[in-house]
Amino acid sequence: MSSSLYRRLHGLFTKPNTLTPLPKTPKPTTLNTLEPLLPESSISSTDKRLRALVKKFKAASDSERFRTRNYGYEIAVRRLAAAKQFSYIEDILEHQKKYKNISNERFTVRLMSLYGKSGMFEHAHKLFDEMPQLNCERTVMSFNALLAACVNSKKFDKIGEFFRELPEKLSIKPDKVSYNTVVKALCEMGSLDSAREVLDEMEKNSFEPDLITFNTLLEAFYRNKSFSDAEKVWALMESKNVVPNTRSYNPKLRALISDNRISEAVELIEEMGRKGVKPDIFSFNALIKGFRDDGNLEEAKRWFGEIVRNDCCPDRSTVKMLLPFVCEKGDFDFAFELCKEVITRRFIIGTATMQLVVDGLVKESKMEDAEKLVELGKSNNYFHYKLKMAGDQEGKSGNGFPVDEDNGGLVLYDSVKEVRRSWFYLQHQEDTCKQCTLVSSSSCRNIGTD
DNA sequence: CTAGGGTTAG
Repeated sequence: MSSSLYRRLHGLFTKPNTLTPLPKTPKPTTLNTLEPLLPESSISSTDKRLRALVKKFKAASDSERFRTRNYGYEIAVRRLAAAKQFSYIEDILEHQKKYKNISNERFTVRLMSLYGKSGMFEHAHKLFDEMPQLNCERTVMSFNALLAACVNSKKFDKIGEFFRELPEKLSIKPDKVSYNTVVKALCEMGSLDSAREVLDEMEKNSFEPDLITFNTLLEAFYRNKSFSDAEKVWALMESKNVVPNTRSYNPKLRALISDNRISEAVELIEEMGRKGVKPDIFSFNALIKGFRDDGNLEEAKRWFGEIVRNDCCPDRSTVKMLLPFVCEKGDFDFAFELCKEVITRRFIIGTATMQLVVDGLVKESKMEDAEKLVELGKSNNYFHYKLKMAGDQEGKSGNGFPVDEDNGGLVLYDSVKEVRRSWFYLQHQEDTCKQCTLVSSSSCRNIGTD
């Protein structure tokens, strides 16, 4: 990287930024043990479940096969991070050092990435520093993982420093991924012009910007509703023969929608079709949001239909937008069908929204459907609804019961398998619908319309 | 190791 970019980065990265600080994360310690923080009696049931997860996770780590799959790590760490249980994350990740995989750079980089995504930058950094003594080779891959950890933990000021010092110190040459990560960092900081200038630096260093570089910039400009700047980036991308994909179009769709330009968004999604760029669930959700905000029930439902027609899967966002909306519009037949679909696939709908549908069906004298829905909700294997029919006595309906309590949440594995077998999988080959995997993996939990 | 909206446990 040229010295001019060093200077620019340095200047940018040392300016105080206005981002709100993340919650405090613990400093790394050398302890691998997890001491109880509270007396047993005052430990909440949530915490009990998380402790069970930690225990189960460490036991599962003994399995070679478990360690090769990042998926279980992602799920567990995401849950712990959501609960702000950073010491638990430290516990399960530091535990991984006892396995021989730790001298494999890919494995260690995965752990750094998990720390980064949890906002635990210090831990990621410490792990990077420890790599030599863990007998783990450090290439540009781990350098990039460190940069990514900065971005994910919003420690933007560190990036300039690392870029200035580490390559020389460790004889590592930054590559295209390194530059793309810098672009992302500048975008997240709101320094969009500087982000675009990195393109020139890349070319000076003989790196051609790729689809990720351009999509990162497009996303930032469109989010900012800087349409004319975004169009310039788009033109540059095409002049470099980089072919736009779905993720180039989606930010533009969202920008048009949030600018109340629905018909232009519809035109754009049609253009995607003509150019052979397949719209995905993000594209359809953007349009559905537009029509929902416009109060247009028919169009919202029509685009829901397009999801299935285009071999796509609705996701939690789709349901969350549509269900309350169609209830408000009084279309309880549609609401009923949607609920039924969602529940039988073991997705969860918020109880309040379910109640909304049940009440609506009752009000329309569709008692049979209402009862069917209540039964469906109650018979759901993983969760329980407290749904009431008119005339039910208070408290008569079931109480919630937790996800397989002995299994510390690793039950997600099983439910993912279940979901994979169902939902729109009935219509698709498993391997060809990666998107469905993503949907199902994150939707075993509450689809959250309450 | 790099690009996704708006949220995510009782």
